[in-house]
Parts: sequence; structure tokens; C-alpha cells
Amino acid sequence: MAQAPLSPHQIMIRKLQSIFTLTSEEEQALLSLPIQTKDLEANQDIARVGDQPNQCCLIVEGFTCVHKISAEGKRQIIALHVPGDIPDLQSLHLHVLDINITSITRCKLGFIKHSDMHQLCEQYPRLTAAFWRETLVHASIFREWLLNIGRREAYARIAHLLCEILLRLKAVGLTEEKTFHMPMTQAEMADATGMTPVHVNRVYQALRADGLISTEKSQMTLPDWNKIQQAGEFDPLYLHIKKQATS
Amino acid sequence: MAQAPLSPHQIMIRKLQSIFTLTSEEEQALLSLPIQTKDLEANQDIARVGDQPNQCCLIVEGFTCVHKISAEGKRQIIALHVPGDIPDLQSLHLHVLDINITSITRCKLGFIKHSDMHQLCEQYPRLTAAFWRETLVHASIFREWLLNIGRREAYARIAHLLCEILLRLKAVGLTEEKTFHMPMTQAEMADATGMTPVHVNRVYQALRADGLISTEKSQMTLPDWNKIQQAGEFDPLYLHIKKQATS
DNA sequence: CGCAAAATTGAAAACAATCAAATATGGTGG
DNA sequence: CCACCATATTTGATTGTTTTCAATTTTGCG
Repeated sequence: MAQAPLSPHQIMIRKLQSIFTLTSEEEQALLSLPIQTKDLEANQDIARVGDQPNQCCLIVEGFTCVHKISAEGKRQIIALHVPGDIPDLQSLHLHVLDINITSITRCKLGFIKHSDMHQLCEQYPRLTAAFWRETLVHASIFREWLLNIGRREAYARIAHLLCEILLRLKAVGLTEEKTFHMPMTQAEMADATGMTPVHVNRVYQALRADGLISTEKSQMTLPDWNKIQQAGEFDPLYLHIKKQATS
Repeated sequence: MAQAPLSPHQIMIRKLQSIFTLTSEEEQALLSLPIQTKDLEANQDIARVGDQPNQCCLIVEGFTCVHKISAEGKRQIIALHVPGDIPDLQSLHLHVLDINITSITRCKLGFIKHSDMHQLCEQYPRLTAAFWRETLVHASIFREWLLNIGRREAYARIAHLLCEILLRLKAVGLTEEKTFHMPMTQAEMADATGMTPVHVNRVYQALRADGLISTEKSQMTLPDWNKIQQAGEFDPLYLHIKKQATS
């Protein structure tokens, strides 16, 4: 049941449960957190370098990305965010944003005031640990991306990223078997992998020819998990997901 | 007064003070934290992928790095750590290490039990925030490295990393004007920037020819801060250092 | 049906990797 | 203090993945 439209609180809890075990009391507390939702078109800025937000942004539906622009004007996508993620959770303790956050697709966002977060964490110290852990898992993903971009060749790099997206969507119940909704353009994949769009296109073709991916509209299928996992040198340890269903 | 031999507690406090304002009560609490020190030769493993440490490792003297090895056997240095840093602070909440930690130089390390850290944080919630912030600053550095490796060409990439090292050492008082002790070999710089040692060597020569760096033994000098900052597209915002002395 | 965005193709250029040696350096023991 | 050795740096020639540039084709959507 991919794309089931969950409420902001439900998706947040599902995501946290995938990396941390919440008690029902803690779930209750999360459910009472005030969240204000907002819909957004694709390719809209959510926040920008230099901003000093007083709220966090929960992805409820859609994809967003965090990116930086070099002085030469080149864009690097630093992170992808799927439903359940909070791209600017760091802003709780780093008060000036050093990144841009932009929607990739149409999105439903949930905004949570810093003050409400701080109050909740004060009251439930285990939730502090849960959110801290959430930021640490994202840091772990940054580390794996560094290896991916710094030391893997293009073919493995793309394969690796596709494996990651599948597992992260699976963790929040947004996949259908080996198929998932993949809204990123090849140009966006290029920005995420430190490549050019042209080269991404050529690697996609190679992956298709080798039977590692098949695409139809914006549906991406990874028909042979073992093969693509091997091609991408993919080991899901770094995602620190509790229950690992990689079937 | 570079290389002044500070105690483990002193260097930890100095580092935290560079990104967070500690009260004297909090400093007192940190001073009473049990830390067991250990000396280590260069190029020794401190921890490895898969480990489940029950302690954190504070760098007191020397340089260490965090790295990952690809399936092809290529190494990517993910992070550098200088005195005051705690490379595996994440292990407080991510119980299985997804990285290797290795000494670059001879080091003095301080080990702090997780249980002592948890107890301290429970007692002083602002210290939880301080350590959380410390992990977030390191995550911010990962993000900048992603931009550096993904989108900057070799010349800028090296320049950027050298700027970062200077500022990070300055934050803990380990620089002499524009000069600092730079113990990394060119091969290690290559692993940190996703390049080959040969190419690092050629970029170093270009930087020397352009008057952006000068090296003598393992002393590195950046004679013209403005020029190298520009060459490396370096903006220190991402370091989130409180008092910024970039003279 | 029409249009803008995205994907695809081909050819040429460039940055960086690779391979293989040669030179220099720093630390050690005699 | 010097010779020696392992390590690190440097050099040159070649190869190769990836980028760049410039179309062309396809797709999705109103």
C-alpha cells in the first residue's frame, strides 16, 4: 500500500519507530505535538542559507532535497528527504542554516515550532535521544555519500543511491515490492551524485541493459536486488534501520 | 602558543566553548568526568566498522581520521579530527559503528564511558544540547565536504580543506599566525579529497607556485588568507564556530 | 494538439587516474 | 655524525572516465 496518505503525526511516528523504539506514552506525546501543514509546488524553496528558522519542517508527502551551490554556480544535492524526514532538525541547535532546502515534487509539509520541540524533549528525555539519533542517522548517510561520491565510479554510484532510496521508502511503507515512485529527474540525480546529467543518462542506459533497473513513467523497479546491491556495493548498515526487510 | 599540552578536560572544554557557551558550573561538571588516557602510535586503528563501543574517544593530542573502504578497496577519509574532537560521539546513540577510526599521527586519546556521558547529560540537560550541537557541527562539515568533493575541481578542493584545517586548529589554539602543524601526507590528503596522491602532489605544486601555500617539513603556511579563501571558495559559516578569528 | 521540460545522442575536449620510475626526506642505529 | 632504509614526494608518459557542447527526440501535461 504505497503512497497511503498518512497524517503528519502518523508518518513522523512511523519514521521514528523505524530507527528507535517508542513507548505508547511517547507516541501519545508526539501525537499531541502541534503541527501546521502546508502544501507546496515542486521546485520551491523551503529554506535558504543564512535563514534562522524558529520551526522544523516535517516531510509528510513528496520528496525534498538539501543542497548547496558552489561559487562557480554548481549545485550539489547533499541529502534527499522522503516522508517522515525532518530536513532541518539540526536547526534546533545550529541556529543559522548552512544549506538550502527545496521541494523536488509537490509536497505536504508539517511545521513544528522549535519551542514545542524543546518543551517536548524536556518532558520526555527519551525523545531527545530519538531525535538526536535521527540527526545522527542522517549524518551517517552523509558519510556514506562521501564514500560514494569520492571513491565509487559512476555506475556503482547511481546503483548505490537507488538502493538507498528503495530502503528508505520501504522503511516508511512507501514501496510496492521492488517498485517505487521515483520523481527525481536525471539532472537531479546528477546533482546528487556529483555527475553531469548526460553521464547519468548513459549510466541509466547501462543499468537498464544489465537488467538492474527498469523505469516506466516515474516508477522505478529494481528487478534483481542482489545484483544491484552488489553493483552499488550497498550495505544497509549505515542506515541504522531497526527491522530490515530487504527481500 | 601552538601545541601547548592541555589536559584532556581542558581541551574538551576549550573545544566545546568554541561552539557553545558553557557556564562555570557546567565546566566544573565536565572537569569531574572520568577520562582515561592512552597513547597511540601513528596509523593505528582506534575502532572499526561493526564495533559496538561502550565509550567515546576524545582526541587530546594529534590527528585522527574517520574513513570507509569501498568494495574495490579504495579508501575515503570522511572526517579529520583534531584535539578537542570526539570522533565517535555518535556511538552514544548509534550502537554499531559504520566507520573506521585511525590515528594519523602519534596521539594522546581520552576515553570516556558512555554510562558517564549519559549520566552527565541527564544531570545537565544543557550539556546534552552542547554535545548534540557538537555532532551537528560535524554533520555540517560532512555536508560541506560533499559539496567540495562532488562539485569543486581539485585545486579548489585542496585549498578549501587547508582553510578548514587552519580554522579548526585556530579554534582550539593550535596555530601560529598563518602556520600550523600539518601531519597529513599527500596520500592522506588524496583519500580525504577523493583524489589520487599524484594529483594532490601536482595541485600542491600549483598552490605553491601561486603563493597560496608554503611548506617546510610538516609546517604548513597559508601566506595570503584572502587569496586561498577565494581559491577554495571557503566560507566558514558551516563550521559554526562562535568567535571567528580569521585574521 | 502544442509546448516546455526531460531524456537521448554524438563528437570533441579536459581533468584526473594510472603506471612506472626516480628523487628526496626523515628517522634510526652504528 | 653519518650511512642506511623505508616512506614520502616528485616526475613523465599514457590512458580513460567524465565533461562539455550542441543538437535531436521524447515525454508529460494543459
